[in-house]
Amino acid sequence: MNLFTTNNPSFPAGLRVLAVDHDTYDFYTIHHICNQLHYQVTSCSTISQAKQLLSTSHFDIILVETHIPQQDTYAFVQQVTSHLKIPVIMMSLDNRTCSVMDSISNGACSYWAKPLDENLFKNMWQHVVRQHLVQKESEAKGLKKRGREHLVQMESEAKGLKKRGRDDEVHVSKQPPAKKARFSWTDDLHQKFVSALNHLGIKDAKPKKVLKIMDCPGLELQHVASHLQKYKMYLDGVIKNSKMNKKNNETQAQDQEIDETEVFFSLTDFFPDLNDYIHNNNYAVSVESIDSPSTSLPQLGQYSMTPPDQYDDSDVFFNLTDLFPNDEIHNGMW
DNA sequence: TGCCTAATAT
DNA sequence: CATATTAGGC
Repeated sequence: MNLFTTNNPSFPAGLRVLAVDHDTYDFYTIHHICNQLHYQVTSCSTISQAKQLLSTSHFDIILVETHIPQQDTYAFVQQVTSHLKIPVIMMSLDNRTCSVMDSISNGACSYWAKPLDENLFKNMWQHVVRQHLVQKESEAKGLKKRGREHLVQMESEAKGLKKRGRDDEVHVSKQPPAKKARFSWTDDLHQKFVSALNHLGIKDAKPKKVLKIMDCPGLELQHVASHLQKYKMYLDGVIKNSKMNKKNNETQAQDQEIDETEVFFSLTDFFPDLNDYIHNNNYAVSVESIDSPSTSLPQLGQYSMTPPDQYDDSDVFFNLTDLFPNDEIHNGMW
């Protein structure tokens, strides 16, 4: 739907309207006015028909008669506004405060008192645009759900206090539309993440520090915290696997006790830019080779932390104590 | 409080 | 499974 994202010269002509109303006369009025304004209007008289239409076609906005016999229009409105994020205007001859309130509180963005007037239709597209803006903004800003709800609530309270003469001024947008888009760790971001860990050292890699070092716009503490949690679990898995592997390799008599400090593993699992790290820290490196690390570490790649095909014969294996001489690796997962 | 992390939810 | 959110400790 690019009607509202491009500079459509005939905007808002072409607005796709779905009208749900059982009254024949109102049908006629709606069609007449919409045609005049060059809107694209579809109509039906029951909720189930409306749902059917919604499942097959796209609409920018929906008009719903509040009181359709045998139909729970409020439930429908609630469903549409919260799930499909399409603005809904409810309308009726009945313009009692309680009806308006019911409509609004079930998600309608406006309430039109019948008989319908063409003027009501002229600016109805504002609700479509507004919906888009709100959605885009909350995605971009990544507002917290609570904050948004609070804001919306305050907004509606404020509006409720105002005296309004025109129906169309009522637009309380409820239903925090737009959940924040799911964050995705790209390879690039993960690289930065790993670099930050290298810089800090696993021990001191706290979410806030990592976040600061990465310094990526949009990246939030929670993201880092969550990723760090996963990463540590991943590392934990790597160590365990290596430990088992080592143990198995020690075959016979000696397979009794394997000291934690004797655990061998591929440091490149931890630090892709290991060489820099070693160089910068003047570590003396002793090397031991292991056959086919990719087979011995079957879990790798499962979390797309380090693609398995990244392993080759040049992989180096270290004794943990070489890197952390001060017995920092005991206890817990390290 | 803010930050951290384990646990749980989506 | 990957990421988000919660809960509770410090």
